[in-house]
Amino acid sequence: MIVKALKKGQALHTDDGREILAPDASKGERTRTRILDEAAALASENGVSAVTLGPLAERLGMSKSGLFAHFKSKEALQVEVLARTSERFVEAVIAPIRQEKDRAKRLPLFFANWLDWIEHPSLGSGRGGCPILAAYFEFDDVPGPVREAAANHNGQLYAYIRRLVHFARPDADADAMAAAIDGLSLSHLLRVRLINDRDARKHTMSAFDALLKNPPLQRGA
Amino acid sequence: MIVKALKKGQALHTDDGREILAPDASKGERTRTRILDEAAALASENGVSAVTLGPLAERLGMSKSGLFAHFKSKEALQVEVLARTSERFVEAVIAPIRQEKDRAKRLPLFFANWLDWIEHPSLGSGRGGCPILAAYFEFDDVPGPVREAAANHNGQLYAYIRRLVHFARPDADADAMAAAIDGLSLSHLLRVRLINDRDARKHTMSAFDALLKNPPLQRGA
DNA sequence: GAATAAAACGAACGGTCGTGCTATTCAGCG
DNA sequence: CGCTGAATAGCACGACCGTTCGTTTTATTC
Repeated sequence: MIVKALKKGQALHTDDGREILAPDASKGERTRTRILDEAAALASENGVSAVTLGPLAERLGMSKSGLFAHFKSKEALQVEVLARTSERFVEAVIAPIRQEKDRAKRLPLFFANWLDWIEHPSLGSGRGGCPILAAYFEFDDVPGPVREAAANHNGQLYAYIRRLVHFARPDADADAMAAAIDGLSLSHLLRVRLINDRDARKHTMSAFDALLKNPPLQRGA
Repeated sequence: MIVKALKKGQALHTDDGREILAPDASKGERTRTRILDEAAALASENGVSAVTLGPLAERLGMSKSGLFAHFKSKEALQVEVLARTSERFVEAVIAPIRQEKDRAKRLPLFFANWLDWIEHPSLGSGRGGCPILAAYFEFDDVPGPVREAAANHNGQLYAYIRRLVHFARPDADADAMAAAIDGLSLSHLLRVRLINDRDARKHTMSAFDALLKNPPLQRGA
């Protein structure tokens, strides 16, 4: 959950940290949001490192310098793109499953939503692939704030998955299970976006079902 | 492989066009190989798209243009880096397991070698992460020859994994199983390189063992 | 309305990128 | 040795990068 500093009391926040623009937000805040949305779309199509000032400014119909003035640096922009995408991920994938009161049933719901998110990026990750997953591999060896943001997001996601596993299968090795589930989503993304496998979802779900039925157990087998 | 007769100092070519270095290759061929090795190391550290002429030339102690003359374009260079890394992958991960005559036992050997390759990139993928895996996510939405090369490699790897699965567990859904195994390696890479989890291997192996013991079955459970 | 602050612009910078050209050096041959 | 072609260097180009700065336009407030 990312808590942002309030500026002049313009932006409102929900209890889980998401930002909602006040109807009378200042012009700066409004265009800032527009920039972030377009930047997220760009990141989705060509990766986070493709979020560059020039093309982004052209898409927005504004000048490079006018755009740049909203952020202290390009890296800060990229970090905020990740944060915004993360908010949308929570909104599209995690929030809906809270309606299921039986916590044991939440893991499959979460996974299905995640696959939807990966397959249909219009849910919030843009026209291309999920920028966060892309950022993991783009920045895993590139030190800097973007890498830290990506690592932090990944760590939080793991913790969340482990919690879901604990409710679904308390007897399972939650760490191993989280690794397998995270891996399935990564592999799913590649089969959908890279090799264009029409049966990707069938195979992914088959593996997931088997995993849930016979998970890795605690204390080694 | 059909080996043509050759003039001394010239490169050998297989019938599919790939290049094999003769022991007394010409100077051009030798530096070309040196370039590819250094480029692979660079790709490993910062991603395939970070294979740029300037820094690469400096590492090699030669001029940008002298380097460039060996390839028709930067993209051609990047494709060849992928091809070379792929050769090393076969050499380090796939070739050794052929010594195991019981084909049913080859899958676990393959997977262990793969994890070694990911964890210990000095095996051939450079100082950083495996360039091929990185390229998957870097280029999954960027059309061009690099993307095609990556997709092709991924497809071949999947076919190979499916074959290993067939020998190890003929009753398993090979497609689902391959997806799970590929995913485990991707997730492993992230935990090792991004979030620096010291117990990554333990969790990955725990999931793999469970998967092998209770794989997704054909025709849906 | 005027006054003031915020936002956006345009031009320019130093830098790096990929890629051509031409000249030079060098390896391998008779 | 000298010859010849391959290998490499030097240089320049246009494009794009992130960033800065001074100016101008637009919002907001009185």
